[in-house]
Amino acid sequence: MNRNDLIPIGALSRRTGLAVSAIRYYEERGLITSLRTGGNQRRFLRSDIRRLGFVQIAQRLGLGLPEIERELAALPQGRTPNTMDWQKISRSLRKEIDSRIQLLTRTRNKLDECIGCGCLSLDRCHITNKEDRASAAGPGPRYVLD
Amino acid sequence: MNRNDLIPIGALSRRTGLAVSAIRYYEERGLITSLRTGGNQRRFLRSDIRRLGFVQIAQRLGLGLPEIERELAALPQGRTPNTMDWQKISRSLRKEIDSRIQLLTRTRNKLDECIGCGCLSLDRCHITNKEDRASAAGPGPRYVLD
DNA sequence: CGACGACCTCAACCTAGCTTGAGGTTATAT
DNA sequence: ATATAACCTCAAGCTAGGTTGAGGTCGTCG
Repeated sequence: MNRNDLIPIGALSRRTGLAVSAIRYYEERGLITSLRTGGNQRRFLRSDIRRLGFVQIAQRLGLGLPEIERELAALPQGRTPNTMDWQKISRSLRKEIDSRIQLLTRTRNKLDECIGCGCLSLDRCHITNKEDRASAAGPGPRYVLD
Repeated sequence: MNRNDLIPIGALSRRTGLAVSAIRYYEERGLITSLRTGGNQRRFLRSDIRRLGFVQIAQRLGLGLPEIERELAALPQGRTPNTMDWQKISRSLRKEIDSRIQLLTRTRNKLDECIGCGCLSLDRCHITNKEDRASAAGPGPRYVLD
């Protein structure tokens, strides 16, 4: 962990594609932490690039920042995460994707029945029942259907 | 279309499960229209129950209100939509679901490669590239992962 | 005909996830 | 030594999709 492992926020921004303001916001929300220079400027670890990579992927899957924070909590504290750590946490994401696909598939099947009857009626049609709610999901408004 | 086909907003609310305020909001946004009594109260057509049913399903699939409005525009104007009309518009939703499943499947495959290499790095890993953006999607914040 | 629930409008507020701007400081290249 | 790019904080603003509340009217049942 020499001096070169510490990067300023602008560099992190370029490496992740995230806006500087977004990174500061994530820090405020506790998704990421930083050290400070004598002059009060943030310095991040290189491994935070990967951490923010994870954040972005998880967001695209529709996880909210609190959920993402919970996932990230599985990473080791005090030590830079290694390949194994990342594999573990990635598998957790994979499960998330799987369950989303399942929900969508179920919704599609139900919709097919409804196309058959042409109904779409809330009384008779089961498609609008609660169990399907999670097939929606998504991050902030600005990400809807890019 | 006799007098009984016109229902007040509270009844529509009960039939759809939507809040009265939400229905008024949808009307304001142009997703639905109403007639008025002499005393300025809204009266809706019974077929609006189905229309709002469609809105709810589409929302759960992550469509935003503008997109939903565009879909609804495919319904006949001036005439109460019949079974065929609803079948047609439902099939459009089905396509939407299909493409979402495809995107998720692609994302999962890529993630699998990344689990293999343990990377999650934005530089080397293709998982964060633009084409995957739409796998996110979702309605307002309050619907994230119910 | 009076009570009372259902309805009306309009403005303000809410959450998530940020961005923007003002006003000021730090780090670095020359 | 200085220019200037990058950084800092804090408050306010934005979008989506609504909800909440105040203050007032309608419609219908007994």
